[in-house]
Amino acid sequence: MLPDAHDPACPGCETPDLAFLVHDHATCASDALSRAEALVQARGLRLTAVRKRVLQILLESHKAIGAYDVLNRLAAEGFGNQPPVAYRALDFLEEQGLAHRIRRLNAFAACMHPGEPHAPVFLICTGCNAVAEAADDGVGTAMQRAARGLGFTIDRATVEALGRCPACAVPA
Amino acid sequence: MLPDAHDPACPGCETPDLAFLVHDHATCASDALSRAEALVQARGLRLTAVRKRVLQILLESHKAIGAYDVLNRLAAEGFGNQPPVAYRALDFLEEQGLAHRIRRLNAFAACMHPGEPHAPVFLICTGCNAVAEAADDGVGTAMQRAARGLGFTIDRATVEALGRCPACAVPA
DNA sequence: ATACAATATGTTATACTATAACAAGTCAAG
DNA sequence: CTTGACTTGTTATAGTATAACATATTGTAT
Repeated sequence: MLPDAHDPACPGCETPDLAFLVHDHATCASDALSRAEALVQARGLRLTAVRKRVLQILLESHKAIGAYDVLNRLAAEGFGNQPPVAYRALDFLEEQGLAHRIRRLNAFAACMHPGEPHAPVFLICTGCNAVAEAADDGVGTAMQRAARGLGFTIDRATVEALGRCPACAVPA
Repeated sequence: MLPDAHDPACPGCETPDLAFLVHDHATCASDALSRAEALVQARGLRLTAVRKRVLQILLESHKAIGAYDVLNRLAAEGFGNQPPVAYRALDFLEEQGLAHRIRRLNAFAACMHPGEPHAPVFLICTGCNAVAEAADDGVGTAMQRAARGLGFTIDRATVEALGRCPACAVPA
């Protein structure tokens, strides 16, 4: 199956900087799933049917998906149809670094770099709703510097930008 | 990059942000309110009773406040008691740069630097729930750099860190 | 002054997001 | 084959946010 030409490509399949470029999404998704399974296995945890299915759903596109959208998909496939079913799976995936919560959208996206510790910078396209996970590129360092000036110790951060991906760029 | 060393909105603003420090908060708040009134006036808009009261409520502390907490306060004072009353005032304040939405907390905080265009970095203390508005200090630049690598154009960003303020720092 | 247009507020209703608490099922280890 | 840990299902409710329309207020032009 070829990727939809209008669907943003897979950020981070090979190099992180390939985000928003069209390429083979089927491979991108199945690779991410394989890595996720290996990671969970290595940690002595279980990627159960619900969890795996939720990750697959998130991996279908590079858009963020709301918990209730995930839930509707699950319910249609015979899983439970109550919110905790979706939230628990999503929480598990997030705790394991296999998915990210996009707070700006109250939604979730599959992690494109499972297993590699990273402080993601999310780029959210207001044109196509795609979410790319950019390399930190000094953002974390700059935040630490800003925080240190106030004597503040950062535990974790949310960094999300709204804007336009190359395909959706507004002509000047 | 430190903020303006002579910010008239807050006496003692040689310190970047007072949220985590003991300070003369009555003056801090009333100055911010005066500044807000002047700004709104200058823009030909109106800081109506509800809007002013909401800003005062936000200015009571450096903590973020949920829309429904604001609403309860308003209702107790004879304003409308339905959600849009609070949300509309909060939206107005946010649009005018007089308040910020803290997405991590689904809550709002008064802007401590009204009128000065800034890309705030919020530092949220998990000990005392105070929210400080740190100077950008290169975060925006780093984000632009990260985005440019993917051909992404940033319109606006959410940058929020969870951690510990000096007073709540966990001893090592 | 008065009527008008623009803005703001009040109100009803509903949609969307998220979690607590407990019951029932599953699985691996002993 | 039972125990104990974990996972899922289910009920119920809490928390966050907006659409749509009615009423009131304000500033302005006549």
